[in-house]
Amino acid sequence: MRDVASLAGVGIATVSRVVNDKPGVAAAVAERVKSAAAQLGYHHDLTASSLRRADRRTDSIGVIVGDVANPFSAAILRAVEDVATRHDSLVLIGSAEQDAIREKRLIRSLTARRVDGLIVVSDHISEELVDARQRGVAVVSVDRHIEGLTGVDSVTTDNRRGMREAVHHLYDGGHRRIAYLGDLPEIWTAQERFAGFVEGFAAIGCQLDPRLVRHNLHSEEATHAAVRELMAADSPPTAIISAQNLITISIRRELRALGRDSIIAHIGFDDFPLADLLGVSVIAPNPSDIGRTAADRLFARIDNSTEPERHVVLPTRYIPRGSGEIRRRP
Amino acid sequence: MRDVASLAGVGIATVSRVVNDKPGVAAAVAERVKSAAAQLGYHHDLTASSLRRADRRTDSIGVIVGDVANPFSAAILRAVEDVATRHDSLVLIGSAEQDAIREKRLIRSLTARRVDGLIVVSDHISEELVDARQRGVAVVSVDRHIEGLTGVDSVTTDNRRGMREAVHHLYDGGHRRIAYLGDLPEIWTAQERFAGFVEGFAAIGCQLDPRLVRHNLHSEEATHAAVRELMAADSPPTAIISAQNLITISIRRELRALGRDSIIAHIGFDDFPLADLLGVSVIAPNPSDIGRTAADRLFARIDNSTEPERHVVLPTRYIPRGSGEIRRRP
DNA sequence: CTGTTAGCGCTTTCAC
DNA sequence: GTGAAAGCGCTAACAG
Repeated sequence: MRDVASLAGVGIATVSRVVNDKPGVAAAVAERVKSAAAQLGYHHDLTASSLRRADRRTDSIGVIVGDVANPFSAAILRAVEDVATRHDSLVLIGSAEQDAIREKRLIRSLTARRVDGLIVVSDHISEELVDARQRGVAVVSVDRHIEGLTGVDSVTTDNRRGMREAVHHLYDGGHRRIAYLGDLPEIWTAQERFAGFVEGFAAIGCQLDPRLVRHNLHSEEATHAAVRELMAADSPPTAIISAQNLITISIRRELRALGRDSIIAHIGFDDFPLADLLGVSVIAPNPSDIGRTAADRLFARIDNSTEPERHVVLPTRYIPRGSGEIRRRP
Repeated sequence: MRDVASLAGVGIATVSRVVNDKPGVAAAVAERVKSAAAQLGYHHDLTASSLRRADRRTDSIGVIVGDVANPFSAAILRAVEDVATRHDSLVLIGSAEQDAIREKRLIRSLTARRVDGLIVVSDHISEELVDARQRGVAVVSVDRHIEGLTGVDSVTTDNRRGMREAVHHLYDGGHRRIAYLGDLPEIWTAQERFAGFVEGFAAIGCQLDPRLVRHNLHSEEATHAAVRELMAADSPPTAIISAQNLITISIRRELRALGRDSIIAHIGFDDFPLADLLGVSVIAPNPSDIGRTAADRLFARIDNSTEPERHVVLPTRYIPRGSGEIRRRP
């Protein structure tokens, strides 16, 4: 930078002004600086810039999800990226794998690199997150609502309502014995979805058979086993509701293997690519909407930290594709 | 940091040593510094650190893909992230959308933030990339080989071989009229795969009917139209090879719509989630392997920039699932 | 073992 | 309009 300044015959401050497109530089001088920069192959160093700048912004944000390779997370990520690009910001990613230790490490790692904001899919209040907030990092919680975390916006889906609707839909199809297959109960969305399931049963005035409820299905094998057990029971369910996309898929595999895929009604929470081709009915949140909304909120906060805390709840949409429309056999 | 130093009654350099776990500090002093840091809520600023450090490393890398939401890209991303984590590095992402302008912007944006290395899925030599190399940023080209780009490692799959095998396989199933549906011919992988298709035909001593070859299928509609046209022709193909995952999926949809999905043989390039449930045979590269290998090479280069240039070619695997095993009707 | 000093590349006063 | 100087938070070199 000093070299550019001396080659252009100007002061170092003027180079800075030109590089940042700031007003107050004669056009001719700006031109001279630009050509000097090009000649010397000069490149602006944003890290040094943000160190000295009054606002201390790095124009980068961090996104922590469960797994970037999960299609739901990937869709959120992409939507966030698009918003970030519009704000000239870059996106740093991290997969926390539902692991509190990894998550803490990631938060520390990201804040140490001075990201302007953080979008987090998490279930619990970690010290480091509160810390980050206090140090002025904007935070938006996505897809999960964290009780008791102040100064943090959240963007979630209406899990309960979506689930209640699914129960109603199966009830209308004649089903009374409806199984529930869900994820780890620590996960907030899993809790909400199960609560919605219970509420749905209460609303239709039906007795919920606890033997048809399975939690903790965090692997393909566990889900397969659960389906096999349910189907082998004395009075098996006539319909299944699954509370997460991976579980839904595992169920499809197992039902197919058992030759029951066209007999048992099935509705899954979360849409997924190719669900249309497989004919799987789903309760679909909109990950792009979620990501976009979250990123919008984040940048609003970054630009104006006095915004009041806000919690956006986005609706789900039921998409009938066949599996949820299988009626109970008379 | 100065505050921590004075509270602990030590010099600022000692704080730095403690924070970086450097040797040469008495245990008692280190303890004092740590508690002072905790008391003041001190946090290490990695951006300032890397500005001053001798190696100038930021412990962050950039990954530029077509679209982070594409399952193939997402899998690569995840593999890269895992390797990066082992190297205490963070991952910055960008979706270039096959757009040279966006790609250039991303490269500039990333290098301006001083990433240590760049993993890029790109088809052409952009000035910015060469520039980045010259300024000492390590670069690995992934899934594409860029002709004439020096000092850049590459990790690709054996597209030609995979494609030749697919042609052979269909030939063995009795097929002679095999259609090819491919992506934009600018894309290197599309070129290679088509070349493999042609080679396969040459090897089996068969005449390739140019009317059965369609390029430029970069949207769902274009692919649907191509399938409809091919099927409506006087002598339609008895088998189809598609050169990319999205095209494969579009073909499945259209074949299903036409009621031909169990009659026409079909092999797709690239595996995709749920291909097993749909019974789609594929030529499968391994995106996790690709990502991991690329990241390994990148960090090897970052740690030792004198490494000779290397080009790794990974094999594909044919996965029979039914659609590729449909024999020609007698 | 520890402290002092210089300076990474940049932006921001504040004078001119 | 422009330049000189100070300093963002940190590490490296050297002296003690």
